[in-house]
Amino acid sequence: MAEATVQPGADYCATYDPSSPATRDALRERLLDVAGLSELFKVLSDETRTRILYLLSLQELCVCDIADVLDMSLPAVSHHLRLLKAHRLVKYRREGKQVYYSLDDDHIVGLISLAQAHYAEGR
Amino acid sequence: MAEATVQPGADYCATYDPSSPATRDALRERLLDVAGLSELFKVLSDETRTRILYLLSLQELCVCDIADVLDMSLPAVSHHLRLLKAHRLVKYRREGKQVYYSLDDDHIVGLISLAQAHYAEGR
DNA sequence: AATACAATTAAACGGTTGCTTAATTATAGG
DNA sequence: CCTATAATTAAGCAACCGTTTAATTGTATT
Repeated sequence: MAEATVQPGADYCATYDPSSPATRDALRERLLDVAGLSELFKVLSDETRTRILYLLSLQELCVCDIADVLDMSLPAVSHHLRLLKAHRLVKYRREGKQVYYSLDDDHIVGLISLAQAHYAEGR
Repeated sequence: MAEATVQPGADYCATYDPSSPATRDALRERLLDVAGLSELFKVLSDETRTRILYLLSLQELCVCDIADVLDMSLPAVSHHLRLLKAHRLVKYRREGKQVYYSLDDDHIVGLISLAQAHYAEGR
C-alpha cells in the first residue's frame, strides 16, 4: 500500500492516511452515501431516454407522437417508458386510444440542466 | 398519429399539436439541446465509478488505495480511471511509484448531490 | 544492472442492454 | 360483432460493458 501522503507532524493537513485501516474503514463508511445512486444515472445513460424525458419536460405527449418525433418504433419507445415508469420518473393518463405521458419528477430537469452546464464549459 | 390534444379555438393552451409536421420539427430541433448529454450520465451509471468519484471528492487518492478501499483489482480500477480521465472528470499527478488522482470538475459533486436529493424524497 | 512495486494495457470471457419482429391487450368506430 | 388503431408484452439477437488474467511500462531501491 501507499505510504502516508502527509509528512509526520503535518497534522494541519486535512487528508487522512488511506493506508491506515482506520481511514480505510472510514472511507468505506462514507461510500454508503452514494449507494444505489448509479441506478438513477443508469436510467439517464441512454440517449433515447434523455430525449424522451426532455421532450416530456416541454409538453405532454402520447407514445405514438414520441415515436414519431424520435423516428423510432413504437415497441422501442414503450420499452423505455416502462423503465421510466418503474423509476417513477414519468406518469401517464389514458385518453381514448392514446396514452399520454408527462414528467412525474422535476429533479430530472435539474439533473439535465446541470449536465448541460458541464458541457457548456467548453468541454 | 394522434389527434390534436387542443380543441379548435383553444389557442390559449400552451401545448402544441404534435401531429402537425411543424410541431414535430420544432420538437426535433429542441432535442439538439440534450444531444450527447447521456454520455456524461453513462459515466456515472456504473456504481464503481460513482464510488470512485465520491471518494475523490473527499480526498486525493492513489490507485492502489482506491482498489483497497473498494476491494477491487488494480486493473479494474485503472480501467475506470482511464474512462474518467478521458471525460476530463479526474486529474492525476505522479509521485514516485504512485499516481494520485483527484477530481478535475466540481460539477460532478453537484450531480451526485442532486441525485441524492432525488432519493431523499422518499422514493 | 537487477529486483520489486505501482500502474497501465491487451485479450478474452460472461452478463447486460436495447432494438426488432411477432403476438396480445385495450379502446374506438363502422 | 368485426375491423382498425394505440399500446404493451414477449422472445430472440446483436452490440456493448465490466471484470479477470496475463503481459508490459515506469519508477525507485539495492
